Amino acid sequence: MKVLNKKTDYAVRALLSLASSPGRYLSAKVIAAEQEIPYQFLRRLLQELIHHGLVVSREGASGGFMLKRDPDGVAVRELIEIFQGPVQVSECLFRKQLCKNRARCVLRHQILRIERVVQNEFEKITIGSLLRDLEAAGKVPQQECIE
Amino acid sequence: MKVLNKKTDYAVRALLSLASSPGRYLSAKVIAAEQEIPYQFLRRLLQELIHHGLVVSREGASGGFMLKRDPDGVAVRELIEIFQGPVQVSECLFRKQLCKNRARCVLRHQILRIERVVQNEFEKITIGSLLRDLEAAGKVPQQECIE
DNA sequence: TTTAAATGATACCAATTAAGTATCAGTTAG
DNA sequence: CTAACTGATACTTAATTGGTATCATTTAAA
Ligand code: FES
Ligand code: FES
Repeated sequence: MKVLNKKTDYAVRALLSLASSPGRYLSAKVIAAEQEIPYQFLRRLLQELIHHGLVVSREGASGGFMLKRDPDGVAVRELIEIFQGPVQVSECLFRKQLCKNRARCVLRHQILRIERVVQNEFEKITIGSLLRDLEAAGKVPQQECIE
Repeated sequence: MKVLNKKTDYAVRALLSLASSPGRYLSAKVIAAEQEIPYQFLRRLLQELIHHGLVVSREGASGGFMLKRDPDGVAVRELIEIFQGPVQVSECLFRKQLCKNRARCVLRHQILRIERVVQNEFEKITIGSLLRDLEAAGKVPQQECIE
């Protein structure tokens, strides 16, 4: 069970780049290099972020992208919703109807609880909080992999 | 973000069928009808459950499948692991190496925590517990959809 | 005013995974 | 003997994921 896909992963990292250069426009090229994200893939992704009101852009030479909102207001949960759809357990064919299939329904009941737990956890992680973690970690150069 | 895929979903329901007929062999045909699961798909799935020691079978006429273990000992988490692989966040290219990409690593750190939370929740839900929920719910016939 | 460096918007492609189907061989109760 | 099963495996189809390419438009700066 994979939780985050590449798009969400890349989006988090791109937003971390933007958040660490507040008030400046970073080009897709620069972000791609900084975070090792495939250029064209990143550009599409940034467009989606614009459409969802998370970043703004400036066209033309020396243009680029800038974080629109407060980094602490951008939760990973929102990014998951944008790039992977709403956190749901398994689509239920009987929504809004009578339960033909009570067994599945019972499972759903349990699982809606877990959905809320997961959403809650991802709500707590924001670009702002990650950036702070990053800065704290930065004090120890060349750190080992945590796992 | 979809948590459970069809296979896991079907497996849970098939096991609920088996658990509610303890000591008897149910044929794939019967289970498929009872739970509205595609017959051949179900059969493959049952084989996997046999290989993982959750179910035993009897061949030949009036053969079928029977739950091998205590329903309370079969957690949904185990089913997720069987049919969707271990709960993981996003495969990390830098495992067991030095962190070239500290940003992603910081996210991983947070997310490994969430993994544990999720696993814990799914560990608590077992075929046995679901069956009891089901029986409790059964007292109210034709109940409405919970969501 | 020309040009190079950007974004905006799409269309396309390849690989992988998920979901479902089909077939044939072997087993067993009746 | 035979009908009803499981065991094993191969196949097909659809959807998703990850990535690439292209062309038009905008803009700062030489
Ligand atoms: S059957 Fe799906 S929620 Fe009731
Ligand atoms: S970069 Fe993945 S754990 Fe360190």
